[in-house]
Amino acid sequence: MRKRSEAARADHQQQQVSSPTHEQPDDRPPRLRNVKYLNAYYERDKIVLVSRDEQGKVRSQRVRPESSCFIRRAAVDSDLYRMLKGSSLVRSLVAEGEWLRVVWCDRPTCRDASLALEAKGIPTYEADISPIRRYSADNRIEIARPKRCYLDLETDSRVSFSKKEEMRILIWSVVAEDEQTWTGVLEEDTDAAEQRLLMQLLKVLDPYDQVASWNGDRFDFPVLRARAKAREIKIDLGRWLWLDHLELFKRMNQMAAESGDEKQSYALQAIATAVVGEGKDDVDASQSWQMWEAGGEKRDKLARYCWKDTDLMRRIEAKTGYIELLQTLCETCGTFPNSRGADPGNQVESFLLRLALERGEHFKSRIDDKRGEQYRGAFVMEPREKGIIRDVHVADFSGLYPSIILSWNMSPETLIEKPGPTRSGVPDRCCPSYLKHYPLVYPSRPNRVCEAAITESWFDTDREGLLPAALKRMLVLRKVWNVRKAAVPPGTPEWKDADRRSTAYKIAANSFYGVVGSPLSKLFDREVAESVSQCGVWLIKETIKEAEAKGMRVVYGDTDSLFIAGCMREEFERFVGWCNAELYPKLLLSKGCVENRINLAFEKSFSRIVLVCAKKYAGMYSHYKGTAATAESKPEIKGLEYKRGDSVRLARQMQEEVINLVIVKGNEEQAKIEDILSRYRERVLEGIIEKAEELGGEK
DNA sequence: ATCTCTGGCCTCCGAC
DNA sequence: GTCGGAGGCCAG
Repeated sequence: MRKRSEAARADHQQQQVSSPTHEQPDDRPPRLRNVKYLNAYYERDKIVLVSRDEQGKVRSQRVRPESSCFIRRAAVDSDLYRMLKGSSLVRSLVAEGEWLRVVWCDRPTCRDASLALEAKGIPTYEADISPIRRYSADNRIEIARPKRCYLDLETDSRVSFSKKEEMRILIWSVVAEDEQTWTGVLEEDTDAAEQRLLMQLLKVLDPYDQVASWNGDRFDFPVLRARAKAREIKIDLGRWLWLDHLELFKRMNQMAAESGDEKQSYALQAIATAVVGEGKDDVDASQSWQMWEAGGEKRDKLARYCWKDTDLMRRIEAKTGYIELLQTLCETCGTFPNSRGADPGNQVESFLLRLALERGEHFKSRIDDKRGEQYRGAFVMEPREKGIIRDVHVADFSGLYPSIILSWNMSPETLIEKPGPTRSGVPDRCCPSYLKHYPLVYPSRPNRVCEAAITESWFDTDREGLLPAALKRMLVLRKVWNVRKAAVPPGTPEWKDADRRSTAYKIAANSFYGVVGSPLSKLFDREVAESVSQCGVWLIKETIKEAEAKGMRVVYGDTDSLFIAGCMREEFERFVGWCNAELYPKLLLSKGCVENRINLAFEKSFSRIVLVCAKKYAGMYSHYKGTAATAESKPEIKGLEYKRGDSVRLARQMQEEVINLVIVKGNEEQAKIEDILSRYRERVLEGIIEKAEELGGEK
């Protein structure tokens, strides 16, 4: 693929073509060198940018929010230009390369005007970008490392959350990363005492930039906002980066959780038990009011409980490093490390906006609701064989969707509008009846265009797409940190840092596809997303065909994987090698792809496996990536009740026992299996189960 | 304010 | 009793 010329870069230098109707955009201060920003938030009609000076003192800059859109200069005739220039709704017009930046007086106007332009057939770009995102992309804002603390509140247990405006805060606790701790306790049940309590809290929070709370988005943060408002506290809470530690934990832990037991509850105590081995506290938070009211020892106990919960978050972070991982993602993408910055949609949008700007490109505006039909997704094979299958080899495509996006150069702006079929050279949709006897002729793929399988969409291969460029950048960074990781001693802080960064880039790369497929995203493109998934369907089906032609039994497959029986390990290895060396290059060439990033990998073999139905199986490895399994090796269990947090605990335990007997030990004696089953049957029928706890699962 | 996607199994519950 | 829609949770 061709590299973009340096000219495009130079072209991007801004040039003022007309003096703005009202004033120079003088509140764009010259960008401060080497300043990294902690946060940006709206305050009335300004954006406040937060940073710290060399002494660590917080400084705030105020800039005017810009609501702008871009139009291709080629699409602007002199009438339109005069109209824009004369409009009192337009604050300024700036030529940037082949683009015209139209700065509107406010956001609603920007939206309405862009809709009106679109209605006139003039496409607008980035009309929907928020002023903070606009500013931080235009000025290439760098993300600072915030000073972090953890916060937990205890509130009046007699009041429900829906009445949080009337929910008195009884105790707060703050823990910093260096284990420094503060706790505030309400002195008496009066508004004045609560106001003092909140003022103390804000004073303690003052040196910190990021506040993490377990379930903070749903509880602590709204409560704090509501009570600060009720007590008429004037301090702007927008200054802090509010981060819901629970939501972040869920997002990052989704992949890691082992069994259903671990997913039962995301209550702080449960997670703490699993992650840092902390036992349950005997305080009942639903009695917080009574404990506070009792005063003395009981009140102290509640305060201790509050502090302990706060400190658990610090310890969970010390163990998992998820907030640090978020920091890396945010620094790369240009989002702030609060709850919003943890959303992949925001990360990808922010990253691509900056990349596009560098390349002198812009996204299409998304001002109307484009939701509609679901698009087609992956191929899932019904398991072909029942019972225990021996010696099953598994291959999977490494990073299938990213590799497809790269190989087909898929991106919303490389998508080419495909002409419809013709009859005798006339487009079929306006074909007169006397030509109807001519056969339908479908357009053939031109040069420098590749065609997606199944959707048959066309993509320009001549200029590198934004999405592939972004992916490449992430993958290069990932490689850099993997090399670094391999060069330092395992387990050291340097190693952990490299590992975290490498993981962050992988997470970012994998989220691109999902974001393009999300109707809520500004980068949504159904045709691109469907082309990605359908190329995956095509590749796996072609591979299955070839394997079967070579006499192998394909017993199962899901999205990017193939489970194959009836061949020796070496034979399968040769097959995988052949697919990579010959099959995929041939297939991709036939579609006009310029690059081939498709790679099948021999991942593992199962000595025994049971496929229950699609997405449910249990198997025992004989090797994983060439490393032989040992006596300690655990089985791989997918989708079964054992893995589900909503199943009955007794069923999970029984399933575990049967899997250990049949799959792990390889003991298929009917009598032994029946032993287990009848034992559980007895327990249920004889009514030995007394505690609901033994069942679990039901919420 | 909130938001990555689709495919699939399973339970629950109401309509017939 | 059977069917289908809704919703939960999981695979990838």
